[in-house]
Parts: sequence; C-alpha cells; structure tokens
Amino acid sequence: MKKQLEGIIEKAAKGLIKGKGIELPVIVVQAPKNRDYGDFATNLPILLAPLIGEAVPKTAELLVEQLKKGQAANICEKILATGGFVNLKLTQKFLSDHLKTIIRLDSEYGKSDAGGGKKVLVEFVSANPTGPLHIGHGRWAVIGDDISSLLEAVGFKVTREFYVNDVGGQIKKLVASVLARMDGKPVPEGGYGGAYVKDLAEELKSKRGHPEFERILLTTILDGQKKVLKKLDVKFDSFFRESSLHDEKKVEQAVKELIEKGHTAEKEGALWFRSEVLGDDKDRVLVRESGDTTYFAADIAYHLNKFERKFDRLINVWGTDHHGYVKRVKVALGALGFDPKKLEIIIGQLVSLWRGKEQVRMSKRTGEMITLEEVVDEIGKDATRFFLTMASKNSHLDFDLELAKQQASDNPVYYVQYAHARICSIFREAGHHVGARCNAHLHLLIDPSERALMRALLDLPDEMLLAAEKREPHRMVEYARQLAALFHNFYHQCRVITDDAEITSARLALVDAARIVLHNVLKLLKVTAPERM
RNA sequence: GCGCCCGUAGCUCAGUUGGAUAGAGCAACAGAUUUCUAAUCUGUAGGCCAUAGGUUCAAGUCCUAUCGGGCGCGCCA
Repeated sequence: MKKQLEGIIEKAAKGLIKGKGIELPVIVVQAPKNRDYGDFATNLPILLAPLIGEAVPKTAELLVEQLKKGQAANICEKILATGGFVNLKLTQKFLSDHLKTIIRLDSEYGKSDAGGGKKVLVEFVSANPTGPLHIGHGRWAVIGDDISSLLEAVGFKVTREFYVNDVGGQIKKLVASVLARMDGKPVPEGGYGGAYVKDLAEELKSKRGHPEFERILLTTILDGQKKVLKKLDVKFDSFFRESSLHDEKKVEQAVKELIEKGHTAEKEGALWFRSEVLGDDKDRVLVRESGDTTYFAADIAYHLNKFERKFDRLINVWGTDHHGYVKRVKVALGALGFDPKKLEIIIGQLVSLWRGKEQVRMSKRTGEMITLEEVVDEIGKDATRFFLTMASKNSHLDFDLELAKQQASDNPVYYVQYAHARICSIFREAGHHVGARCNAHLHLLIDPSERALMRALLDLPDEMLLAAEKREPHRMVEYARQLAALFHNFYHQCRVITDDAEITSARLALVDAARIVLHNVLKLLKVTAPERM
C-alpha cells in the first residue's frame, strides 16, 4: 500500500517540477502516529519546497492540487495539507473493498514476491554438540526461523542451516568427561560436569570402546538438540558438519589459498592470517603450533563452501558473544576474492533466565542449567516462541519463567490467540449466515472501531515486507498485538450477529478478514491459532 | 584500555530507515457482561526518553563526550 501511494505521490510531484530540471527527493509515506491526521502522510513538501523555491505550506497546497487530479482522488476522501505534510484519508469504500481482497487471497494475503525467488542461506543456532540447547540457543532458533519464514513470505528461496562444530578441543573434553563418568571418576580439569554428562555415560555404556564412540556420542547429543528444535517447530534443511570440511580437505585448501595469496605469516611456530593490515584488530592463527587448524580456519572453509553453493545472500544469526568474530570472517572472505557484503551477520543480544528475582545461571561445565527443552515443556511452544520473538534482537532479554507461567492467563500470546478463537466462535454461532458474506453490504461498516480494524488489516503486506527487510520479526508480534486489540475493541463496540442480515453479512466479512490476518501472522511465527480456548 | 549492544512510566518493553501531541502490557485505582467466550473492553494515574553539548525546518531516533549495565578482546568453539 505504501509503495502504491508513493507511486501516486511521485506522479503528482512530477507534475509540480515539470520542466524545472529538479531531481525528486526520495518519497516517504508513513502512517501518522496521530491518526486524526489521516491514514497516511508524506513529508514531501518540506523536502520539495527549497527545490522549487516556494514556501513549505504553499508547496503542500500545490501538491494537494496535483494529487486531486490523479488517482488519489479515487481512493481518498481527504487530501489535506497541514503544515509541511500532506495527509491522506482513505475512503470507506476503498477500505471495505479491500476486505474482499483479503478474503480472496486468504492464506496468501500478506505475501509478496519482492525477493524475486533469490536464494538465501540462513545459518542459525549452530550450537556445539557438547550438551543440550539452552534458552539462548532458543532465541536464535526462533529468531532465525522467523527471519527465514519472513523472507520466504516475501519471495525469497530460503535454506535453513545448522552448522555443527563437531571438531576440536571442546569435543575432546566432552569425550573425556563422558568416559571419566563411565569409570566413576571425576571429570577432568576444564571438562563438562553437567548432569547430562552422567546421563550420556549411562546411555552409551554399551558403546564404550566402540571405534566410532565419538561419532555416536555426538550424534546422540545432536539428536537431543534436534528433538527440542522439533518441539519448537524449527526445521532445518541441513545440518552441516564441520568434520565434513576436514574430511574433504577443505580447511587445508582454504589455508593454502590464503598462503598463496600472500595473506599469511609464520610467527611463534604457528601460521597466522595477516588480518590486521586488512582492518581486523589483530592477526589470527590459522594453524596452531601443534599443526592443528583452528576453528577460524574451518569457518573460512565453511563460508567458502557457502559462497560456492551460489546463494544470492548469506545470513548468519549469531549471539553477541561472537560479535568480535565478524570482522575477521569478512576480512578473510574479502582476501579470498569474495564480496563480504553478500554475507550479513546478525548479532543478537543474550538471554538471561530468571525464576522470579533469582537468576538461573547457565553453564554447561558446572551443569547448573535449565535446558531449552525444560523451558518448552514448562511453558509450552506457543508462549516460548512468542516471548523469544517479542523483544528486539538488540535488547538483552530477561526471561522470567515464573512470570511466564504465573501470568499464563493474561499472557500476550493468549491475548492474540483469544482474538482468533473469538472470531471462530462467532462463525460457529453464525452458522448459516456464513454464505452471506460473499454478497456483504460492506458500505455499512462505518463505526470507528470497524474503520480502525479495516485500516490495520490493510497493513499486513507492508508490515511483513518491512519486518523481512529489517530482519526484525518482533515487529510482527507488535502488529499482531495491535490488531488483536483493535479486534477486541470492535467486538465490544459492535455486535456481529444481529437480526439485520445486511449488517451481519458485512461484519462477518470484516471479522473473517481479521481472522485471516491473525491466522497468517500466527502461522508465520509458528504459534498456534486455536479455534477455541 | 579497545570494540559492539543497551539505557524510554514503579516493572518488562515498543517507538515506522529523523517527522506532527512519546505508546502498549504488567502492577495501582475507578468502571463495563440479561447479547457472538470477561483469557475481553472503557477510563484515571504514571515521563528532564541516563547526562551534557552538537547537526537539522524537525532528534527518543544521527554525531561527540561523560556516567551506568551486558558481551567480547585465546594457538577455545
């Protein structure tokens, strides 16, 4: 809708600057915070006035004049200049006719083909297979999955990938810890001491001494991680194992390529990537004194592999504890001749888990932790997903289990779900009326609460596009809450099923459109849209 | 010390790539249901947008500095 209006305004503005050799500023259409002004507004007169040498109010008037000559006149009941803004108010007919579009498109409403089928790889979670997932992983799982879903909804072809760091010192420590447990010995210094290690030792007792013990152990842990992800409805297209890069000598090759391109140096017995001269804070080790490659070397190889798979865009979702890592990866890819701009690394803040006033520490090593699975089992998938999506990724998230459980009844997730269930309830009650909405008398939807609801329903495609572009799924939660609030308000203002068949049909159409939009948003976020509660 | 993120109502957080009078939920208070679900709605109260400068017609939003909090700064992953 915004894009459509931008086009209309651009046309009108062109009429104003015709033959003056002026370049038009970028046209921005926004919904004014104060809706008394109208449904949409543009600040174009403020930007345009100095260019055409007129006063701002005069420019606004001129723009209004032009707009009234064009297509805007058909869809707007008011086109007003107020100060430096031009405000547009849509007609009742335009808004109510749009309900038909929503009902026709149904589950497709909101989607677009803005992505043009471009291929995107979204890498997220990527936890080490050294223990169960915790709430922090849950946040990336949900946000990464939501971003993927948003991109799909706006026309990208998305691959969801989980990178499995199944190589290295941490793995060796884990193996040693499990073996020690089997022998009833204390875990070695710096090893893993969590209760789950004991469980693993018990579970894999019969595999002790098996030539592929390590692989079996890691697979067992990974399976556990997959199980939780499934409970959260997160499905990956691929689990990419770091070990496969080593098996195929890809890490060696990547290092070799860096050597050949003159980006390495030998110091203190190790091979370093000379990243400092390329803008990194310091040089980084690729091959240790021991001869082993580092995690970083493998990660370069991994990203080379991603580039080789011909994606149009690569997105990584990482925790802030990895932010220092961003520069070196990008610098390395640039050094190897790839465009680092194609790789977008999204950094999210951490989650801390609370039980009331008491913070729950999460450390795999001490074993004092609550797993993601326990959280999901305790408060449910819907609430977990909703809560983890709700906050902006830039905000540190305090997740209070007690609150999430205790306030189960006036939890925001139920608020939105309830709106959906209420609508479904109306349709159950309406029964035979349902068919009537095809010939609904939509011009009867004139109550302010009806108008506000229709106006909000119009926004879904814009909201989805913006959320996808900004990689900010929490916007969809915000939108859903606002929409639910508008519906609940309407519900109290207007009765849907009445003796008046015409009003009933119109309101059923409105409510049906609201149901569709709520359903589509909830489905996008993989939160259940219940028909009754 | 350096880098990244954050600081908005008592609490948890939104705030549309700089726009008009800063919002919601929870908590508090006062009301609403003979009607399609009260898991709801309406109203009241609550603010020096951390602080100080700067840029701009316009700053919660951008820049600089300071204070406060989180995270990182391994031949860990």
